[in-house]
Amino acid sequence: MLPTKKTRYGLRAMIEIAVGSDEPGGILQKDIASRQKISTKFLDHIIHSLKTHGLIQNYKGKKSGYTLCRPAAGITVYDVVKSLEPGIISVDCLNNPTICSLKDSCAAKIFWKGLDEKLTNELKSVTLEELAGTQKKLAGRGEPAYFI
Amino acid sequence: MLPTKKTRYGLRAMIEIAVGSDEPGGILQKDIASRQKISTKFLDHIIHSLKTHGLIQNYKGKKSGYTLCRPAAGITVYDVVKSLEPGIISVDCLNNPTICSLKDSCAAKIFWKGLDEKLTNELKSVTLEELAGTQKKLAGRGEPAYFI
DNA sequence: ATATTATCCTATATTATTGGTAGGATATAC
DNA sequence: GTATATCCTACCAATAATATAGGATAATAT
Repeated sequence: MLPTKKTRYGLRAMIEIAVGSDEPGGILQKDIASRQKISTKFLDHIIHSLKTHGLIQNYKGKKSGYTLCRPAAGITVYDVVKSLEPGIISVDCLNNPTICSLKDSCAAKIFWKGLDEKLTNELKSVTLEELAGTQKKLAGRGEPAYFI
Repeated sequence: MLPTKKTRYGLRAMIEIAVGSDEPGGILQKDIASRQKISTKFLDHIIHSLKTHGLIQNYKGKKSGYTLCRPAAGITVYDVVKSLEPGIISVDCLNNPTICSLKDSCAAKIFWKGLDEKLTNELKSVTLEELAGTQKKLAGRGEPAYFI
């Protein structure tokens, strides 16, 4: 019952991009990697998924930073998770009814289904705008800012 | 972000035991295995964990069925999950602050922390009594009952 | 134009976790 | 005593997560 590293790195990358969305050329993949201390090569996969799922965009070639495809307020954590993992609560019998002979007379199944819905709603209720806002505040106090 | 098979089987086993809690000698491990279609040997581990964590009890030897250690209303899904998995939302940096140099200036960390709490509360809000009740209803209609 | 830089993309290796089996020890019912 | 069922440790197999390699592609700088 845990988000994978891919998801966790992906969320941090998205926050990074959202925070820097005012910068003209967008955020470079390699800058995300160095700031967030993620291997560039591993981040490669994550960025690729996020892009394929229509969350971020860029131009090709040199100096090609990433920007969000739509305003941060319109992107939720759910969107990010869904881009990087197959499902939220991935219990096979929910999507594939033939897999279990107990069918609908299974209280556990009903429970997992409900939990999946609740967790989905929870993830959908948090936007990148909020997270980016939090991130900006955190960067402000405490440790010194990025650029001195 | 998925419960393991161990957790899923474990929850079904617990429901099975809760439903049959009125039977005098408790529920035999091998009966759980056959009804829920789980390998006896695999169920062995699950039962063992549930017992170690003080959720179920039995006598040793022949004809030693399992019963709940406390009333079904006092056991939640959280208890079951915790017995079979290390955590709910297992994000390392939450429990081990030294693991990540970003420390507290990480909006993602705050998000995961909040999600962990919400999911924990959600799991704690569902008791075995409810699930067993649902299970009994489901067994009633639809398919024929167990014993004819 | 050419060299440089950075992403794009596929394949593959490594590691960790999950899922499952084996086999004997132990305790009790009969 | 024998049969039955759990107890318990060790181990194996399968799968998924994590990470790296290496070349292709495209745009910029000079």
